Amino acid sequence: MATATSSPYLASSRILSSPVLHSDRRGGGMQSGGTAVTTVSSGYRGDPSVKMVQSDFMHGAMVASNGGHMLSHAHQWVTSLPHAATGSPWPPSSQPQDVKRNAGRDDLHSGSSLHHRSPHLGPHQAHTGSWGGTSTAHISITEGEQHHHHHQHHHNHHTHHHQQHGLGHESHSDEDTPTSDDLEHFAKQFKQRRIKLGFTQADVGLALGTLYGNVFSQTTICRFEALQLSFKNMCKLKPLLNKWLEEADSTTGSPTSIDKIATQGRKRKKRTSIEVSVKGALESHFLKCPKPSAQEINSLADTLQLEKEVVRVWFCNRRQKEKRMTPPGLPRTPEDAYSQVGSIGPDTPSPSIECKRLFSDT
DNA sequence: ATGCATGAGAG
DNA sequence: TCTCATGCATA
Repeated sequence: MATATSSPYLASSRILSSPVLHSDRRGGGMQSGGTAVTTVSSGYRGDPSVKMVQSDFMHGAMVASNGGHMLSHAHQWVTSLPHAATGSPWPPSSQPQDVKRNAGRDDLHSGSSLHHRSPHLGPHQAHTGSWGGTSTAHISITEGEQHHHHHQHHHNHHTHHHQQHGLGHESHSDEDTPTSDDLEHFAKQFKQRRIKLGFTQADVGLALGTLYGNVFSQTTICRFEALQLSFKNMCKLKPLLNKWLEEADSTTGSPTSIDKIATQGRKRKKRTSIEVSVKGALESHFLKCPKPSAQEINSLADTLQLEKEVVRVWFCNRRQKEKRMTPPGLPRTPEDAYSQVGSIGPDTPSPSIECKRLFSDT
């Protein structure tokens, strides 16, 4: 039971059906009470030799950075795919480690299309965000906290909110390192405008591609709006999105453009579904030790009947989650947040002790 | 909207 | 190895 997690993810069975073939998920209830099930699903939308419609932007991106690279390390699940421009076409800056600045070029794109489909044109949005707005916990981060050269933790001191600019009182729309407040405000504004204009998060992601050559997925846009990215990442994306806003705003009236870039190829490992109980166990262990050693991971994996890799990745993702700007739920009032410091937080105090097996609950 | 995953880069 | 940026696939 639950042996599916250790099975080799074969990259065979090429389903060369119609280009619109989608995954045929068939793991709806075959959970044998084990630990996790890896839903067998692999999509193949079209042939690997399909057209690359992203002509213009991709062109610019290519010539601007790399001359096009292929995946030279096709792993097991990754079918070689000349991934268009989803790589990292950033020219000579934007080196993840410093929030200095980035994206300061507008060479490509001279009136090119920026938006894509806009099927809905009505404000159908309901909630304005998870954290209620400016009245919730503010996380003020300054640029002076994340320029390490070995570790780049940005401490989110939410215990005090301050406003520091030296440029008057503007809060956003510029390129200097914004404050958390700026980001929050901008994100909110952005979402609102985006919706008003009738664009989806995915649309924006694609538009960024046509504008800068950096394509982003719906996920990233979503996370930006929800401020679920790291501060640094938020800072990096903000200028781009800001630019898009301007463009989208000025282009009001001529949204007609081509679109439909087929995102094909890509065969990755199927997402492992971890049982709730197992998740709970992982959670418990995480609280005790957010950074388990390889051996600890092995033990855990064995206990929980999961792949070591799955466990490892789970912890990685969990840690990342802790580092996000906004806590996933923010289920408490900002006042309660103050009484929480010391136990949990965006920057856990890291007991710096070796992790031991301290079971408590499962 | 989010969970699990990939991969590049630092060390 | 880990972190970190990012996204496919999914609920």
